Order: sequence, then structure tokens, then C-alpha cells
Amino acid sequence: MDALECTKILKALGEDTRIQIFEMLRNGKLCACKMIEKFDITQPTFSHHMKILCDCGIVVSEKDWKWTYYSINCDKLNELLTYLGHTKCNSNLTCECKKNNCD
Amino acid sequence: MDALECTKILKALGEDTRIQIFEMLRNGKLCACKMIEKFDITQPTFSHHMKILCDCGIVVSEKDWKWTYYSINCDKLNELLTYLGHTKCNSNLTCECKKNNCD
DNA sequence: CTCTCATATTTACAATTATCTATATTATAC
DNA sequence: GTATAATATAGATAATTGTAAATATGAGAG
Repeated sequence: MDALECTKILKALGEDTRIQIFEMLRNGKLCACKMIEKFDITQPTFSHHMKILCDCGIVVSEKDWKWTYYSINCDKLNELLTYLGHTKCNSNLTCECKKNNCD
Repeated sequence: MDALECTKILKALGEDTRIQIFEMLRNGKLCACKMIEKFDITQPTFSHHMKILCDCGIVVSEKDWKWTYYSINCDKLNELLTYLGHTKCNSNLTCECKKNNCD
């Protein structure tokens, strides 16, 4: 992953509604109709946010019957974590470098 | 780390100039005057970006003589990685969950 | 004290983005 | 075919944010 792709994902996640959507999806797949109930926004606004999350690759969508299901693209998420974590820590700042687990 | 703090950091990093600043700082501490040479922006704009990066906690600054040095706050970075990585991957998306190393 | 250097702040403006209403699409049910 | 349901797109507007010019601050040097 390069800086350009990374920025696109960070831009997508760096917004109040969209980070909440991300949090909701962390426990698994959800359909749009269930998710939108939790937010005080209109359906087109929700759809707009989902498009941004999908366009950057961090979320994937799949159609089933007449519903659209969304889930986190864990491969892409791990690419992002690897990119961000690839940081040399200087002397006066200790780096813990913890393992990131999906429990 | 909660969603609010996370969003603030993601907002800070999700901008073209600031992700480049982040990349520059990954190899260690740098002073403002050296960094600004690499960018085609004015000094006030650079200062504005550094303020956003410092306010969210992902970058720390220290004054030495008349120069200001910036470096990545690795503790905060690891908090962010832990937060983002705390994701349950569903059945049809395999989770690699690689260890993030600072080499 | 004044001068210079490095950086920060203020103000204003331009570009981007989040949001809405209205409409379109796509699929199913009748 | 029409009607309904779930989601997407288009267009308009309001809010946010990136940028630069001008100015301020703070710390040596003389």
C-alpha cells in the first residue's frame, strides 16, 4: 500500500458517521436497512457514506435478494495496519509494537 | 482509545500533505525548517498542518534553541493500530492478523 | 534596545465535503 | 403490465477545511 491509497482509506474512516459504521461492521456483516436505523441521517446520505467506504476498499458490499450487505475487508485493513505500523521509533519514544489480534 | 479520538487522528492523517509529513517522520525526528523545504506550501500552511497532527496526539513537538523538532508518538500510533485491528472477521473474509513490526 | 531568524496566529477566501430533496434504478410481488 | 421495497444517483446548498498574505511571538546576536 502506498501513501495515496492509505490517505483514501484514512479520509474515509476519518469522519464521525463513517467510523461508527466501521465499528458496527466489526462484529460481522450487516445489511443497509438494519444499519441505517441506528443513525439520524437520510437514506441517500447513508448510501453516500457507504460508497466512500467501499470505493477505498476498506468495506465490501454484496447484493443478496433485494438487500445489500456490507462487511469489512480484513485483507485491506491489515494492509493499512502494516503500512501505518511500519514506523521506526526514535530514541526518546519507545515503540511497543504490539501484535494486532482479531478476537 | 475511543471512536472520537480515533476519528481525530484519522482525520489528521487523511490528507495528502499530512500523510507525507507522517511518512517523513517515520525515520525519526526532524525540524520544521528541513521538512518545509520538501513541500510546495507556505510556512503558515505547514504550521497549520503540524498543529493538526500535534493536537490529535499522533505527532509530538519539542523546542530546542530556536528550532522546533517533530516526531511520531509511537505509543499513540500503537493505540490507533490496536483500535483499528480489533475487528472480528466474518466467515467469507479471511483475517491474516499480521504482527506489526517497527524495523 | 534593535535586528534577524524560526515558527505560530489571524483573517479572508477558495476548494472540498456532508447533507438534503427529488428522482432513478433494480428487483420482487401481484 | 403496475405497485412496492431497498438502494443509488443527481443537483443544490450549507458546513468544513486547506491555503495564502499579513502579522505576531519568542529567542538569540549585536
